[in-house]
Amino acid sequence: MKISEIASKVNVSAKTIRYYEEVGLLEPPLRKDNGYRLYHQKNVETLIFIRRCRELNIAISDIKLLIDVQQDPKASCASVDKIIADQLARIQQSQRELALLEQSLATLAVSCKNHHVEDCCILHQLKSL
Amino acid sequence: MKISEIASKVNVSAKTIRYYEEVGLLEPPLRKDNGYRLYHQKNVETLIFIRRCRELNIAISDIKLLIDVQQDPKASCASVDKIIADQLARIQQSQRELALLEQSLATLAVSCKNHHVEDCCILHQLKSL
DNA sequence: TTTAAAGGTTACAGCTACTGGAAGGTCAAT
DNA sequence: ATTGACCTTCCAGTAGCTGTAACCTTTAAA
Repeated sequence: MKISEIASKVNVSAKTIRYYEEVGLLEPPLRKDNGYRLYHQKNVETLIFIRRCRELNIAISDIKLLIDVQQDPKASCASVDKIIADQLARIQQSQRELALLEQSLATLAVSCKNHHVEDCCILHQLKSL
Repeated sequence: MKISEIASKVNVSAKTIRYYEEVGLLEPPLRKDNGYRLYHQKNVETLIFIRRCRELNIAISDIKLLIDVQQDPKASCASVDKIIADQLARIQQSQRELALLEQSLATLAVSCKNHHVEDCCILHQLKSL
């Protein structure tokens, strides 16, 4: 199938698919005589795998590792466990940071009932906090 | 004062200060005969303001607006209110997204008790979910 | 048969907010 | 005179795409 066909199948833009190939996430596919990329069912599965990982915000470099480790079915899956655990930890860290941010912004946001820059409580706080 | 002096005063790298100047967030300062940037107390205050905004994750384009609006003390501070409210909304949206992400990752992370790639529950779920 | 639309190709630039590094000028102390 | 710390500019890199340009191929309509 051609690139736009697989693109609509896995719900990713053709541009993105070419990008995944460029960064080594996707094997360079065969080409037709005219130079067009030619994809197969296996590529669909890989792309769906990649998209699921990306939806979990897993970095492309980690997705590469997840794909590589699958080359050897007998290999330990410890690295897989670690990638997911680390990703979870990162997300939780981001959550903590966002919670702090939200607190600060929420406090700031309710503080201004004035209408002019010169006595705007928000600006005042941003300057003197 | 020279760039590294103001940099350590406001706890920002000299590199970042030059960057803020380049993107129009900071007025180009006077130069000494040797070409060195020469900063004043006013610049310290502006930089602290900028850093506080950045700590709230406010985009540089929005910080520009916040700085510009302060040119006219009689101007309405509605745009200030809006920038902060929008920022708060963005943060809250990110929080909702991260909460979903965390759920998915947490489920995934506890699911694997096996040790080989061929029957790794995590990989299995990532492929078939 | 010409032509126009739709899709393919590559290559380069842009997004955000910095950061790193190279190459070279300046300054203060030894 | 030289060393080391600091300053300057400019270019490239980060993550994960996305937009655009210039060009080629295929397919369908006029």
